[in-house]
Amino acid sequence: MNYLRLENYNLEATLFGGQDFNWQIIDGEYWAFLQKQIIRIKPTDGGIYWQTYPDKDNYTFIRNYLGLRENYEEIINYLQNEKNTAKAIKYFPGLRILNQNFDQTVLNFIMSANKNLPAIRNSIKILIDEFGETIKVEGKKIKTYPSTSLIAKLTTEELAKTKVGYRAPYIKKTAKRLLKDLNQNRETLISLPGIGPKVSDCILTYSVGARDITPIDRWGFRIYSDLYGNAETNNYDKVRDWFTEKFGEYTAYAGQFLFEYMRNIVK
DNA sequence: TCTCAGGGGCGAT
DNA sequence: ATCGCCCCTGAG
Repeated sequence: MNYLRLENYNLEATLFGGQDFNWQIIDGEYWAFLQKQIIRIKPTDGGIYWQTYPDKDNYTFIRNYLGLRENYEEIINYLQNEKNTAKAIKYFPGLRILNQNFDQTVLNFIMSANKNLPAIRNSIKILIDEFGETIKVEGKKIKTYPSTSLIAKLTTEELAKTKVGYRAPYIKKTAKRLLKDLNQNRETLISLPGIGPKVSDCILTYSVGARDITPIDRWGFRIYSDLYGNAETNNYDKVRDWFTEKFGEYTAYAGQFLFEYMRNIVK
């Protein structure tokens, strides 16, 4: 495995916090089951040992995936100037934003709608175990996340095995749409079955690289009203715009820190 | 066993 | 713009 030094990188909060649901802990190592690809990470002092499969040693990929191309120090310096984000940074130092594969992010977040994190992870694990495509890793057979074309061919009954319930037809229909070349913008995303404003913002943030927005989930609404004293509202765009107005090009990171802070500390 | 809510979207109104 | 409902699970 390759060694990569990581400074100020909170691996646990980043990989298991609700950005990417594909990570599993196996014998103390972290494994991500992606489309046509596996990431294997062994955390160690000051960094990680890592490997990618089946195309090995793909440093360009993992560096981009882990979000290491961003100027993290500048982001943190900015967020230290605001009371609540500064507090959140103390609880979750080194929290990052991942850059994930587009198709898989789209499909995962359709599954995530109105489910809690353990339930989402479970559905995705079943999807991989049931329908994943086998590759060889270190002499052993391992399943990857099913390809978009494979998911598009599944029946809704098969998809229902993953406990996605009423989302099954959305997943199938959107997988079919993904087989054509789509614009990766908000309007296009929201036009896809199973994708509304919130899921769209997840995709834009965790896959397309948007940094001037943050997905507003139930915790986001609480941050808006309880943490910042705004009047309660159910208007998604109103809260979304408020975040962007307040944090500008640092909104995605502000939202990520505040989400973890609200969900785990304030509650 | 029961209730409530979950990193929401859809369709009717 | 609002609102009830949707399948299922995890948490209390």
